[in-house]
Amino acid sequence: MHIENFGYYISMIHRHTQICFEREFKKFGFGSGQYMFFIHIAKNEGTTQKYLSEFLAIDKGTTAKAIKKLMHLEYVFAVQVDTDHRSSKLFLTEKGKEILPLVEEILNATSNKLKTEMNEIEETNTLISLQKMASNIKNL
Amino acid sequence: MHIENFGYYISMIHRHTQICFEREFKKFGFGSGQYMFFIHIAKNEGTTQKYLSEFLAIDKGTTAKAIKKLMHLEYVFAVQVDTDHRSSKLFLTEKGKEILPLVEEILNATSNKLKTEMNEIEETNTLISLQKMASNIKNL
DNA sequence: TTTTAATAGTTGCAATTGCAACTAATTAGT
DNA sequence: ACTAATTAGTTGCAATTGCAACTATTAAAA
Repeated sequence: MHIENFGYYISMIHRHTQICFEREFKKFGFGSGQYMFFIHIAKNEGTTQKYLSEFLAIDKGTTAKAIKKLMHLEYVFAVQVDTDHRSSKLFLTEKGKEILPLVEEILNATSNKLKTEMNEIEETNTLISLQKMASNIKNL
Repeated sequence: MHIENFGYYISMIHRHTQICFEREFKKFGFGSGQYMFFIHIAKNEGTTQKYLSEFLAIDKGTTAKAIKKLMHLEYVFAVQVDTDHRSSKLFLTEKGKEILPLVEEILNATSNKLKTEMNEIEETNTLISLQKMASNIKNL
């Protein structure tokens, strides 16, 4: 049976996590497709779409649309780079900073839900394995 | 940093796995959205859309569309259940059975790619953790 | 310096997915 | 037996995502 297949579980976890986020982030006007960008901008003020795409290993078109939405919602704003007019530095607005702790709380709650029934050792090992798998599949 | 967040890796692994499958399954005329159903029908001949949706923890509308596509491609056919005209039992066609080993090979290759640099103990532990997380997030 | 490459972002398209509203068939309740 | 409720599956809609083609800007090569 393919129950031994990692992909089966990865896909299931991913889909249900997205469903949770979709439900939880609705109150801020955005969905599961934006929170990663929001958090990364919060933790790396001044980052660009290029860096976001690289760091999240996500298509640049997808990034462009997510940022567009976050800017339209006024959680993020962009400042054109003086020395290169192709790219802009991204920052959270005041409105964005206000919801940041709430967004983080949702992320933590979901993360904790995932970790239910895991001790610290298992948690650490799982993280290591996930990192390994992510790097294995990215460089394909 | 949210690098310690499982979701970040889960999402990345999932997306890149889907990209692989999209590329590999193109030769059979289907994409990343059908293989799970195809495999589950192969291993459980006579299953129904209801069971598929439950087992894969996937929306029944999504299931309906995937099965429609697999039937249109003539990899799968449906036989109406005598005692309940609402549901149909699903089977692989001859054409479906022919590509089954090739599909399994692609799944195995991708699975092995994910497992690169993992020993057997780590592999087992990862599977257990994934199962745990899947069950944690499903019952939410 | 002028032409060619590469880079950052944008946009349109198609596929996947979940949700909600729907149909048709079956079961339960009265 | 008849009505109400449940169940299996279908369909339309919107959101996310990757891809390819595109623009505009910068860097490299001639």
